[in-house]
Amino acid sequence: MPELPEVECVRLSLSQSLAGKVLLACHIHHPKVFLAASPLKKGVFPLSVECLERHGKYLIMRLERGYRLVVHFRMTGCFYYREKNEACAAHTHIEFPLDTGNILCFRDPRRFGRIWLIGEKEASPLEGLGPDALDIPEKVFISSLLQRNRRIKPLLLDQTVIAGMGNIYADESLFRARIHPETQSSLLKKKKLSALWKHSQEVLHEAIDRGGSSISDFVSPGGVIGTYQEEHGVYGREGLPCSCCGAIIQRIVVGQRGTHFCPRCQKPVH
DNA sequence: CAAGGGTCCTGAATGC
DNA sequence: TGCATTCAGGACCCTT
Repeated sequence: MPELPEVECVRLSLSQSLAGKVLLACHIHHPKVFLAASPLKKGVFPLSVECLERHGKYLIMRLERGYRLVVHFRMTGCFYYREKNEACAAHTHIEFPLDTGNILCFRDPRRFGRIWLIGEKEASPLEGLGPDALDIPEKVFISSLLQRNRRIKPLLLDQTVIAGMGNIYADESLFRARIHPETQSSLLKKKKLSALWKHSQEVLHEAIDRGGSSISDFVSPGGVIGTYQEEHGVYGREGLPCSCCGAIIQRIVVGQRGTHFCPRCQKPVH
């Protein structure tokens, strides 16, 4: 499931292959997946791609004349390229023919993912997001978590507070910082939150370096498979011994999310 | 304000 | 074996 590191890997890959190319058109096979003001749905292509950015889990393609293509992969969305004479994969909902002759395709079996085409001064889904998880200063991180009193795990997943943290990396960051996922944020000492900030930076950077975690079929557009799942300390390791203390990793549900933690390393705070 | 539930959606895993 | 059921998860919405 693409979280910040996986989206960053896609961004790096597409920066190589797509920047400077031209989207000639947009073929929409499933209208729900593509959102744009109706005048934009016709007549705006071709559009050249200037650069690729990322904020949280959103990928942003900056296009000519101030247009942006904003992409959220949700659970199972991904891009791939196909040649004109190749059949498109199942669940391909949007296709962008390129000036290079091949076609950029967006596929998403669960159809949760979305692509927005946005004009220069139009509102985008990026509004309301908190600072990017890899860009947030330590002090801002600490103060925004202390401002509220919520359980730390759902708070980390709240994109209006910090953008980009998802289920895997929230669990991994909390494990490394030795914080129980249900701890009320206001009970956490600044020193603990400082450690959480530091470990979240480490975890996210390491995951990017390893090409992301390949879970739920995550594959970058070039077909590269991430290997960070091999480094997971707790996520997906229910019933296995903790790499740190040997206790059995538990899985509980917190805020409707499967949550993995070590009951010995991550003690509840009351 | 926090928390819990429902919704979207399909493939994989599980149950009988 | 084969069919039916359950579950996972990010964002969003509504209710408690």
